[in-house]
Amino acid sequence: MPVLVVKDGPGPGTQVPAQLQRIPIPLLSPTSDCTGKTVKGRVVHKGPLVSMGEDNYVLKTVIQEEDSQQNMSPEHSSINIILFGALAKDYSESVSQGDMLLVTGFTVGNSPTAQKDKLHACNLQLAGDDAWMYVWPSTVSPRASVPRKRTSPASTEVTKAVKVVKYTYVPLSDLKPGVVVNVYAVVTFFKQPFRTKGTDYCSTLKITDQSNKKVGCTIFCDKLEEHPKIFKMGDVIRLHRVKTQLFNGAISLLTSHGFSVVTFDGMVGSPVVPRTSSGSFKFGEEDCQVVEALRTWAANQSLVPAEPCVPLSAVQPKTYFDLTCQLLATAPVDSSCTLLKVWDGSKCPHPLLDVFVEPNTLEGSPTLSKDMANLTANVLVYDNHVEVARQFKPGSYLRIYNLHAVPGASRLPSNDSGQSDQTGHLGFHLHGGTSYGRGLRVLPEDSPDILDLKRILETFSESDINDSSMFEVWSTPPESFERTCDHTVEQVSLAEVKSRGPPQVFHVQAQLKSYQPQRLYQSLKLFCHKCKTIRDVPDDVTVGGLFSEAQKDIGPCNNGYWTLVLPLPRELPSESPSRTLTLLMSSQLMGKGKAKELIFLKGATLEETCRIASAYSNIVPVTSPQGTMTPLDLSAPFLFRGTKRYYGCKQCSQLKVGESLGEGVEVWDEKSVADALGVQLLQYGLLMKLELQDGTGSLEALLWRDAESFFHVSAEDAAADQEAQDRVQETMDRLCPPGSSTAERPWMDLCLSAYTVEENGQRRACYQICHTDTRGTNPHTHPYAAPSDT
DNA sequence: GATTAGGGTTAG
Repeated sequence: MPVLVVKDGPGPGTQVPAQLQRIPIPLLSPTSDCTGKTVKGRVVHKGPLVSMGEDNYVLKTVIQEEDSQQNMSPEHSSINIILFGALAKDYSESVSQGDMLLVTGFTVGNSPTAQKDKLHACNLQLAGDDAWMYVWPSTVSPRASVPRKRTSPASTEVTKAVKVVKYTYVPLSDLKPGVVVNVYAVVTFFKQPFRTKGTDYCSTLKITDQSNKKVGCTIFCDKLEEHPKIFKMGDVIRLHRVKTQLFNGAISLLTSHGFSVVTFDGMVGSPVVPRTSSGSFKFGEEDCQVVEALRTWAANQSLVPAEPCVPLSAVQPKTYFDLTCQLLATAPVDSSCTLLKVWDGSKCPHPLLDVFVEPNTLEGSPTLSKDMANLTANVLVYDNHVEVARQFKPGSYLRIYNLHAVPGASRLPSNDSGQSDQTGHLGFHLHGGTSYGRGLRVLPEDSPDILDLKRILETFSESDINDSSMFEVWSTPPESFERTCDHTVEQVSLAEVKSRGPPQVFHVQAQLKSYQPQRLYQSLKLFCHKCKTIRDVPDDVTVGGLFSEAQKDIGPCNNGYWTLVLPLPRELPSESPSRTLTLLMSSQLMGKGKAKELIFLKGATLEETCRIASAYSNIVPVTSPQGTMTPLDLSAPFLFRGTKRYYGCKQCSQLKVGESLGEGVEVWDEKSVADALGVQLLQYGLLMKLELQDGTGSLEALLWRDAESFFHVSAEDAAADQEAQDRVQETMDRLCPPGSSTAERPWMDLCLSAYTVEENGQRRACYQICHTDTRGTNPHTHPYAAPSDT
């Protein structure tokens, strides 16, 4: 008998073993050693006895320490106690609110309700033969205890008016065929609702409970919102009015008349929030206890197989996994396929397949920037899942179940001509069917997993630097910058650099403390040598829009060029009827047999332009607003060469496309094409701000003019090629490993050019890293001692 | 008012 009622005596002493040592409640923590310890307090709340099957009970109670010496607020001296098994039943029968209680043989856990009830962050759990409790009955009529539900109206009315429907829940092991029951269980397998051949949607589940019996469950319901909202294995489910049935020799559960369902997150400690669409379901304190008991039980059962949820950064090719992500954009592909562009804020180590779609068929805005950072996953959703996926709105949060990571599948069904080579790039397929729970659903924004995801995604907008202001502040350094340092200059500390001031070139040894932008694709810039302005590389949506705009010009083009007009077959019924694609070639080049070296293209989409550019050396997209051929708005690339795109300066270009083209040009490359068209070519560059440190201080330095040699990457390659971008990332990861401490970062030999910038009449010193090669970063100990980590 | 499905990879 684990509950000992101490009939007389004012406090513990005679019957409580003397060797037991009491712990004040405020001092309890999950790491407390509870062996031989006791906790004492007055019962301020006693919950109902909840039956979980034969001899299986749970009861929650709260005790408050009255003589707490810790002088703490009352919430820290009140603690939840969860009683299990026979102890719960004994307690229910022999203890009342107001009694004094002393417990021993407990374990301390985190209280899942601490947020809600504002009580102690821990709870005490009592179960099994080791748990004992001593009770001193209250002298002030404890049996006429305070009504449990404080919000109840006058008690006489309650007993008359309210028919309390008491639900009893049957353990799964006790199910008999042919009856209607209520059950509480943990979900071990589930399929999102799918259309049946009949009139309903069907959810297929497998559930289990403390009886360890696994039971299949089939839910038919014509309304999707009335299906169980199950997000992951381990979720807790409450089913009311389900029918038992014998199928293949085993009991299974089936919806019956008046069926209802509520689900809960299965994680121990997460808030017990019922997920339901029903406005009138019953849910009380007892349900909380049952949910918490199931969670605690399931946590020790390894019911859920290896974590199926995998971030993009951990995806292995050829595997199936569940993805939790945000939807960026959708695009219908054909009647049995829809494209979802998604991200989860993590970078996939494998190059991701880029699926090109017409910007005008795309809903939402995937930026090329994100694609460039290898953050955007393209998910092709097939067959039965299309109906669900087409209702998703960009911005919503999704979980995609049993997604297939497929390397090298680089073509859309309708897209059979040569795209840029993406062999080995990872594409994601949600195949048709529902095997292995294949499917997808929107997750509510307040679910725990989505809150985590949001925190990750938010870091992507927080620290975006304003590039133009950064560059204006730093400006282009004056001639002092041209002085070189071959590391023969005397090495100085950062403090000395600051005190000596510009103009000067310094040789320093330093570590990287931080850098901006964190998203390296944002460091990619376009620079005009003539007007010295710098601009961002536009994303595909912007560029695609300019192409769509130019397509509206369907007028003729009379300029003496050799012209080939190709009518395009209609791929979609909605497409405007007579779209044509016009190839124009210089008659002059024709005469020299070099016509194919420079092709002007009118009426093409961005995607078509890219495809054609992969087959011809120089493609110039054009339009002819007044019948005269001219390049597109210079926000768009004026030239496509293979996978590379070249831009012109809007300010400094003076466009000319005459009949005589490129007199004397031998080789057509971006420079000669720009010259021939009167375009002032923009140069790709990498712009970053590095915060350096040594033992003497820290200093911000710009990396711009010599960024390419710093990274051993051409910015132009980085704009077109994921591998080149990866090399930049690898360098930064080497200099500043994610999560690393100062001591772990290598020392760099750097040259700093110090110069003066005037800003609002104020002169200030600025620094730029020059002539520095990061391949030889120096791991040795530095003469200026280890800098502090602050 | 009965029926649907009854877990166990597409093959794009």
